[in-house]
Amino acid sequence: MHLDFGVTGGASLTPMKGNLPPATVARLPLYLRALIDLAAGQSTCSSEELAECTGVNPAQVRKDLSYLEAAGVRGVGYRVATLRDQLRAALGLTRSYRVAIAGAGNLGRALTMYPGFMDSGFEIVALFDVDPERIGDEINSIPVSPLGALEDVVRDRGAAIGIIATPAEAAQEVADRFVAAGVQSILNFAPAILKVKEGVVVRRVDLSTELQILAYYQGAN
Amino acid sequence: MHLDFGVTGGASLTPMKGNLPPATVARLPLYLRALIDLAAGQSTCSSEELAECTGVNPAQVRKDLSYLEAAGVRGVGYRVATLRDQLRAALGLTRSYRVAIAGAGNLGRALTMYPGFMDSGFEIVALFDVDPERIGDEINSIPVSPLGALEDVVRDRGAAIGIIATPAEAAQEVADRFVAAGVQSILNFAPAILKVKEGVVVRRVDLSTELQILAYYQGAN
DNA sequence: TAGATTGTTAATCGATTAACAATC
DNA sequence: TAGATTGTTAATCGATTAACAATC
Repeated sequence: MHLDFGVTGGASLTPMKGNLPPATVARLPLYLRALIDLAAGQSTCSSEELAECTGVNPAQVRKDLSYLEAAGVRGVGYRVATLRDQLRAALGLTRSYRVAIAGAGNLGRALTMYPGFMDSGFEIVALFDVDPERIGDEINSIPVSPLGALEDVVRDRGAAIGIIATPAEAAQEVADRFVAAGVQSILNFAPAILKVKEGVVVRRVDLSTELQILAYYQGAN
Repeated sequence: MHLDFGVTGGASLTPMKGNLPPATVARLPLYLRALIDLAAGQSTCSSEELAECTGVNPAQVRKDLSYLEAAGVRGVGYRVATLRDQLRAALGLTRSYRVAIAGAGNLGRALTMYPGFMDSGFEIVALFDVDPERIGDEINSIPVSPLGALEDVVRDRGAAIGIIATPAEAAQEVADRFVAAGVQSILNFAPAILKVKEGVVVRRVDLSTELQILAYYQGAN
């Protein structure tokens, strides 16, 4: 929404194929998932089919995919395996990412055990909490470390992504410390707007906000 | 992204002040939260301040708020309490909503206990799972009901909103049954695209996708 | 009155999509 | 060749934002 999209100053290392429009980036994971589902059944698929299973307009699908190295064959469609690999490459999913989670409450623990993360190459390597009762617990064989040790542990385990699942009050401090420890991207579940230095990308997932938006469309009746 | 924004056919009951642009609707909860935080400290606040604490451009703030009944006073700003109430009214948060959750795994349980929901007037009234081991458990004093009883329980407890926290395979069936039971809005955490009849609003929260988007901006390096 | 800040206009920018030529 | 489907253009639509008159 109000992200600084990385690009710090002039000539920065931009992702593979030059910069993709943000709206396109947000759809690539949808296509990727659809292709993984399709992979077993067919070797080729059309923009029409991809549109069908992602809920995106077919012209949109073609436009999005045209930003990648030409992946389609006119009259035939896209090769499922090839396109899948190109999408992975474009998203930077050819390597794995180590992830640290701050907050070992219900949400933090659920995220630690979330199977979808591992499936797409994200490995949870650290979990933090302030509560002495929780420190030392093992969630999914990740021990809960004290928040005081955040910088050391994050650096030690080489986490590149931080997830904030703390109360709102703690979110900014945790973010600052994640960044100080070298984290480059943050996924923030706390209902707070974070200020971070340029070059650090923040995405916010606000669960209450999602329900409030649904409430609006329910029509206040 | 690809939502049917409700409006079924011609003359439907639209929310209060005519239809707001979707992008505006998505920001109203941000302003609301900022105002609630501000409420203790000051009785009035400027678009500049609201911009500051939501990360939105000040002109955007004014434009968004101008869709509401005129809330601001030139030269002074917005009355915090008044604007807060107007935002609540616009979002349909003057009443509470009953919510059913399908899937009592880690995520479903975390959502059931998520404090932010109750705070904004959403009450979890039912929780479902297929696993006989889980059925009968109480999470936050909500008993886990068998998925087979979904329609009956949803109707019985008057849930208007359904949350899907099941595996992707089960998501469409659960959605169909939620809708059959009268649910009008669905928040879908399963990595699946749901097909629902017009008039039912679906929002998707895809946790893996969020990380994949971060991976992209990390620059694949 | 002077200062502040809204509400609104108009320009700009980015995203979406229909249509179709290119081409397998 | 005929049929299919991409890649791309151009039109449209919606969202953002600077600027400023209105006005408290």
